[in-house]
Amino acid sequence: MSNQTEPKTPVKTAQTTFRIVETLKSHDGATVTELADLLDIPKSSAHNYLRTLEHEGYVVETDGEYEVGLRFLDLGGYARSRERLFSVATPELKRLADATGEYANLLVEEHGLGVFLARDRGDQAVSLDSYTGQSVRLHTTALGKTILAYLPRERVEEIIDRHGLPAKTERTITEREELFEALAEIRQRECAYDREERIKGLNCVAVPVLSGDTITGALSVSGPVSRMDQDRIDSEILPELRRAANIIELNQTHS
Amino acid sequence: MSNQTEPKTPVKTAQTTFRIVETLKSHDGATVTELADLLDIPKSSAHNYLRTLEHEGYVVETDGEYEVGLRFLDLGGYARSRERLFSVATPELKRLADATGEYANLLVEEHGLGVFLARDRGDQAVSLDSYTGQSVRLHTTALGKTILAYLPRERVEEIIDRHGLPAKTERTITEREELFEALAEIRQRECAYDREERIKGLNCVAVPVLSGDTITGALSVSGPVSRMDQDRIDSEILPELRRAANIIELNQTHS
DNA sequence: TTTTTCTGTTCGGGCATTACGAATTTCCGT
DNA sequence: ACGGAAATTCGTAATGCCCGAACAGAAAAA
Repeated sequence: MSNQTEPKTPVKTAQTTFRIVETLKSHDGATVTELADLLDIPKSSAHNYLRTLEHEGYVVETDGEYEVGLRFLDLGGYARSRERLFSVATPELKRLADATGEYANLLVEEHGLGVFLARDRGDQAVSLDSYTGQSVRLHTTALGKTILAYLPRERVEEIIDRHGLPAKTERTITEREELFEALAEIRQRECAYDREERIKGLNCVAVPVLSGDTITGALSVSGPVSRMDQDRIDSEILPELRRAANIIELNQTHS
Repeated sequence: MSNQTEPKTPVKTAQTTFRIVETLKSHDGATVTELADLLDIPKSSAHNYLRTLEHEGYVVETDGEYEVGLRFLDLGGYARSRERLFSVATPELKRLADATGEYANLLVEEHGLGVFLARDRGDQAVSLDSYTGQSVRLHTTALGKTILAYLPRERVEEIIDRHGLPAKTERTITEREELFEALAEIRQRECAYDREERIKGLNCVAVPVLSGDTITGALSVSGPVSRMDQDRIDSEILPELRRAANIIELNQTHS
């Protein structure tokens, strides 16, 4: 089952290449010396990497500041387009967003992390700081916990071993057993809540998207606490979510 | 003006790293030996690169087949979210798609290539093979030609020198002078057409999005030839496009 | 202006690391 | 169980990175 074995002879230069790009991302751009300081490498090395990345088109430079380039969106968009779930879910996300006026989100798992595969913004939705494609820890969101809930237990253990249970806010679940209890509850309820666990003032409800008995993703609606009360969730949001998940599940398998 | 100078000492390993990922993309995945054959490198090298890329999370492996991973969508989505144009244009794209029922697209330029920054699919739209983030040659699309039309001539010359004018279909403009004539016409008309120049059976109309007198992107509606006749374009599509472009231009500068 | 102090860039030598071919193991299908 | 092809490991050779130092160029201070 594709054991992610440590490479015996890793290509270190490739690793540092991505370390550099990731640093540019986490610091919203950097100059040559800034990057050299951040990664504790000689300026000349930083210079060489940035210049080659720029030349290859993966990094853009505007008077000294280097930034992550849109070229990555080509690779990422391609990867996304290969996901069957993406094409069948997109129209349903749009319908969900239109029906609720809030954000509708789709998350999938890769390498033990959650990836926002797509989203659609309803006309009432308040703008979020998160973006399509963003990768998040699975245990920190309703979407992610939904996915974990439907994965085999040993897989979940693997993921925890690999990525740990770092806290995002003070309400994040950080204990192994506590998490498994939460997952059992989600399985039983067939939906997950996120009450300001990831972002202050934001509530979220998520349902699984299954293919047979294996989970392929999770669907959610998220909005400000003021509009996302339990009553509205039960009477409006959840039925819409379940309907959408059903349609996606059907279209997913049926060719 | 950020001259893209050749790096004096390019990091070759970083270059081959991206060559590998791009090859995975253009061949829709590959095994170790396939990749080794494609790039004419030893199997062991191909193996080392693929394993490290897999371990870093940028490539996924499913029984022997390696593919471009969704991790790139994180970087790409981040890069996109930094573009102010993206956030102000997204609601207008949605409105355009709803109003026309067709695909509404937004293209920007980076490194002399066009990047589909966003798109929205109307309910009548036929599914396209292209995807969000896809990078295209500017001279092969109505969107790209619109951008070229509003760039300073020397910049266009630079871009042609760098990327050439390769033909995509038999109707692609491949002659320098022919292109400049087309661009003049686009400036005069303030819109560009694409009549099956990129994809058979698909028509497209594009208008510029300006900020002062510099172009920041181009907006288009595309649909099947059968529905995209001149009459509908003039009476319905173009007015909608112009309205959307105007709103975007206003919101872009204002704060 | 001159001086100072940054940052970006170039250069060259030492050595870590990648490239490479062959050997080995694993995984198929037969 | 066997044969073939693919993946993986191993060891060696030399390429290509690492790194400090020197240089240039621009902005800030004097």
